Order: sequence, then structure tokens, then C-alpha cells
Amino acid sequence: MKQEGFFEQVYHVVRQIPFGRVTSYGAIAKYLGAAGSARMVGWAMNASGGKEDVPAHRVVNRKGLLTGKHHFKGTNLMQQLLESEGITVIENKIQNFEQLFWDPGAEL
DNA sequence: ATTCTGACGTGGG
DNA sequence: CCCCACGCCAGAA
Repeated sequence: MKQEGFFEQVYHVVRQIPFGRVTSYGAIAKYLGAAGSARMVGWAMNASGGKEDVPAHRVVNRKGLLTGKHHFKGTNLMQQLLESEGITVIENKIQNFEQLFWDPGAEL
């Protein structure tokens, strides 16, 4: 039974991201065993675009930059969601990124 | 089957 | 920190 597309695996991890926390595509990819294919993770999020259960706004690139904000409905929606969780975002970059970083492989 | 793209990551300068 | 080039591999046309 399985047949789970690559997306569902990503959603499974992203859904577990705690409130007010963030993670990177690479961390998720590595957790799934697809280290190096971080692009697939981001792409999976693109497919998840309609799933509200997947807080894609909590997933950023390794620099803590909101690279995917362009793919959201609005241009500033992603940042608003993050700030709504107590995260400070300046110039599309998350402040204290290392502090807010949540590693699925390390804590899960 | 081939070709292209992509919300990234790493290494070198 | 920035910039440049390469690799990665799943899915759509």
C-alpha cells in the first residue's frame, strides 16, 4: 500500500512543524531520504498550494529567505502568516532564523 | 521515449 | 555576506 506520491511525504513532515517555527526544504528532503533533491520538496509544496493543512509559509530556503512568497495568493501573504506566529520577517528574510529553525531529523 | 522546468543545496571564489 | 556554476530528481508536455 503506499503509492504515496512524493508530495504526501512532504506534507506529512510540514504538517508537524510547530507553531512559530520554521524549517528548510533541505531539512525535509533529508528527512525523507531525498537529500540533495530539495527542489522536489519545494515543488511538492507548489502542488500543495491548495492544501491548508500544509503550512508552506513555515518552509523557507536555507538562508531563511521567503523564496516561495511569490507563489502564494498575495505577495505579502506568506510574511503576514509568519509574523502572525510571532516571527519577524525583514526584506523577505526571517530574523533569528537559526533560532526558529526546526529540524525534523533532529527533533522528530 | 525525450526535453524542460523548478518554492534548493553545496562548493569555490 | 554576495555571486557563479553544477547537481539533484520527480512530474508535466
